[in-house]
Amino acid sequence: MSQAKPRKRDTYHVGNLAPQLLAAARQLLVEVGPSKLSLRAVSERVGVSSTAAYHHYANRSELLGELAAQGFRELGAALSRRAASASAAQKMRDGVLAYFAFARANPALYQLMFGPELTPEDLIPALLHARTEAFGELHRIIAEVLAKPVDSTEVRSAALASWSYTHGLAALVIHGVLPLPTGASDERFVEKALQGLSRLLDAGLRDVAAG
Amino acid sequence: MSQAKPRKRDTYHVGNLAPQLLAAARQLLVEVGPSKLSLRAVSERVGVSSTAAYHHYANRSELLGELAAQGFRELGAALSRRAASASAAQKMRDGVLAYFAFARANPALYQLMFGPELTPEDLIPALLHARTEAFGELHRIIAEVLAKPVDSTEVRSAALASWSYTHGLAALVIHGVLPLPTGASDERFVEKALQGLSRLLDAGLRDVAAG
DNA sequence: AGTGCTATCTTATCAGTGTTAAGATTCTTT
DNA sequence: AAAGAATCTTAACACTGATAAGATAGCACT
Repeated sequence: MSQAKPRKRDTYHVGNLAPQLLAAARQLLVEVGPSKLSLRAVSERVGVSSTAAYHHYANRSELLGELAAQGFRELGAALSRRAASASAAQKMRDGVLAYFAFARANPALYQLMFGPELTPEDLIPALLHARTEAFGELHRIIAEVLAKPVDSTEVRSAALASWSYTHGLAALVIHGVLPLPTGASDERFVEKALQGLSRLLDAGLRDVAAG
Repeated sequence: MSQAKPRKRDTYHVGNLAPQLLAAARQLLVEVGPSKLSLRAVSERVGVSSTAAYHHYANRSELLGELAAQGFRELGAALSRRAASASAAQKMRDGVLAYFAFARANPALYQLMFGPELTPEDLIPALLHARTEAFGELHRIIAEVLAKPVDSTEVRSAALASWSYTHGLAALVIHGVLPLPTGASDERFVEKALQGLSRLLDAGLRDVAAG
């Protein structure tokens, strides 16, 4: 037998580049943010020439799209990892907290997933699929909470509303608009935000919704 | 007296460049999006050399920041332009609709205001001031709705919650995640979303908030 | 074994970007 | 009219995404 693996002709190619590029891109994403992520920096980190990536991804957008898809898969997984909580309130609380925790733990990735860096034309099928899956997971949670079929209009509109609320909360915190009080835990923050929402409903928002 | 205005030495400077650059930037913003807005394109549109802008704005970020500040001023103005509605529900409805309408009418600007293109270091004082003002307007609305002092903790947490919800709704629609049903008006859409929220609260979210 | 094909990776190379430096022009003040 | 400051220009640099053409490696087939 020859050498186990005739690695590294000194300078030249590596092997399974695609995943390595993705991993490096993910690192750089958290380091420099979604808008300043360059293919060249990714390639250099892997130790490969500037244009090698183009044999695995059509362009920069496609790499970013794959990264975002990965994010949606992880978000979906985080949402599905829910305990069989007893009360509807508990289920709801767990879901919102899981979503919020993901966004807080991966702010740059979250911004990529929902930000303007990826234009509608850049949305590759893998991304759309993963996003639909994650949203489906959210539907399932709401269906449990409401104790209604997942495809009912009630569940759909409730899922839309809760997604909007949670996304808004996460996005504003990540962007730095809402300063997370130092020392306060995420749980406490989310609960306070939910209280505010409840208070609002008591004050007459319900009439709007009913009308 | 000489000529009224010795304009345009054929090729050379113009006069009050700063506002013209801002206006051109705003046009280009809606044409190419926040991430692909280039200073060179802005300069070319005004008919001035590529580097002229640097005598009025420190860098690209500062121009974008000024643009975002302009956006926050307009948003604040839109929110303040509210009728003396009778019921709390009506006030709330008007506020949410005004916010949503602004975001829908200026999607690219809205993405710039809340997106990752402007990093926290780029936030010039004018932007922060305008943003605080806009948020203050929102506080005033909520204070009316709740009939409580603007600086009460109730108003603060309710404002946070309602801003999160409305921002989330607008952001998801602009990003294309939530497909606005064709033919449906924005009013109808917002009302449906509010219904979903109400339904959710009925199902036990209130317990979470109360806990 | 060798031969050729294909995928992969490389080195030019181009157009476009933000930004700085240095020179040209106009405005303003005296 | 002259001096100085403000404004605008051209020139240049480093960096970016992207394409084209050549080099290398792995693989299939004889």
